[in-house]
Amino acid sequence: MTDATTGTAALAHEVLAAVLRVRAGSLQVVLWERAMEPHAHRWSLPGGRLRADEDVEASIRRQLAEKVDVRKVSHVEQLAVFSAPDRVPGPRVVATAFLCLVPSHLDPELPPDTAWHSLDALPPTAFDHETIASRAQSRLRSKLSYTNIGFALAPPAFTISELRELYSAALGYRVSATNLQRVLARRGLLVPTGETAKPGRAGGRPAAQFRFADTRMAVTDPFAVLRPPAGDGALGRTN
Amino acid sequence: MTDATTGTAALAHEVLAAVLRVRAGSLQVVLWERAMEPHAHRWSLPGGRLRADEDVEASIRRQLAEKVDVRKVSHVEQLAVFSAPDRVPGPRVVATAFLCLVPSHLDPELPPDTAWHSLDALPPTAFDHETIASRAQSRLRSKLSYTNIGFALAPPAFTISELRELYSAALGYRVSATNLQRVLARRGLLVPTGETAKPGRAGGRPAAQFRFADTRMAVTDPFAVLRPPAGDGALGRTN
DNA sequence: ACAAAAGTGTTTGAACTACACCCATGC
DNA sequence: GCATGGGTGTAGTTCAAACACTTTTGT
Repeated sequence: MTDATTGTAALAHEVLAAVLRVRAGSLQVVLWERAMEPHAHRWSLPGGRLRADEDVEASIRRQLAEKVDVRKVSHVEQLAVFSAPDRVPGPRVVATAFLCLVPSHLDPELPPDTAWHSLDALPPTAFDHETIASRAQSRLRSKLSYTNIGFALAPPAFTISELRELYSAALGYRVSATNLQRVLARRGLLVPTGETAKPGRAGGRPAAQFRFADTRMAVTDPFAVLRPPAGDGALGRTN
Repeated sequence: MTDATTGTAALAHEVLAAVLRVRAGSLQVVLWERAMEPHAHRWSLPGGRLRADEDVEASIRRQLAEKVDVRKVSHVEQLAVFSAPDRVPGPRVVATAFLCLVPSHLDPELPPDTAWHSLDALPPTAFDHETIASRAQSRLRSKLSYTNIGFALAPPAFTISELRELYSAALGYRVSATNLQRVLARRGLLVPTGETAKPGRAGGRPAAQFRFADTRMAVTDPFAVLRPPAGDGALGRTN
């Protein structure tokens, strides 16, 4: 298989998905337990071989369909390529990893060997899948701050308290409902539905419900610094 | 080659580099002119096949060595995978693209078929290489704002004016030297060398020289919003 | 009335932009 | 002197965190 004159090889390519959601106050990822060697009884990210007629994104969507209902996946984005020659035993396989998100109100049926696991307490994982899951977590955390990606974790309508729980779980620290409300409102991401949620058994003011204005990811805080000058300024004299 | 039962194939993998630098007020990329079909006389990004014993980053560094002196490349980072089945004619090739940067004071020798081209005025490009170059440009522009990646464009020592030219060219709009100075100083990225540059023929106060404190990329503006609460606050009550 | 939860008003502070002004050099 | 470019002082704005306080419900 290896061409001795160049050292190049026709190698296999797989796609892997870190499918994340928030449930019970923690960030979870879909893993399946390997029945066979290599790495039997260790847990893997869903995925599989890239086919000849599909690009990597089409592939990950097809592969996911075998584990979870793809219609329940609210966001898919490329993470990175993992290509260490020995990342899996046997013939070489290069992997393209994806970050996928499932809204918290959906609970897609999973095959019997497959389950959600908290990212804080992963079971023994196969190959480099723990690294990939951890990269997915980092990516999500970053994007919560400067994009509208919260829409992909949230149900179609939610109260600010519910949204706060989602953000807190995903970020790993307590988020203030007050400030979360204002940041998202200032950016025009929240639309009131007009409905209100019923108070719990202990009473309390009914919470207003909101939805996200957009359901496609967009950068909402594009320039932290070094913004373009106010008056356009393509060539404006400065300082 | 194709396995009829699964549709999977052992396919080729290439790595491609968008090597960028700033010169003469514009952002440039290294391209080589294809002599042979396919896409003869169109311009390509440097790169080549992934070998069996290297990961994609090792591969891009090796491939680059054939075009530019790798020691002159100050930063290398993965961009994305490009995998459309028809992205190149003939047998399928999946590509991992990289963003690479060369400091402005270096002028590596290039082979005769290879040259720097301004990203604002690219010649006819081969395959999907224009898309890749454009993604590299976007990535660089974003990272200039929230990381110290400027070090990879700048010479070892520079005046604020010189640095301003680099940032302006890379970002595509005029940056204020005053504010650039303060933003970078506030973040602790600039170290005065003690030296000063000589004024030009028209006079003017001699400019102080600086260097970047770090020569590895680091995120300097980690959270735009939704920072963790001040007193750690892993579980602090908020709101 | 009281507790609980939601939501608003307001203060404080940090970070960045803009612009005026001062400094050091060549001619 | 005065033009030229470098550098600092400082006001003004925006944005977000913190926290006090009001609102609306259940018991």
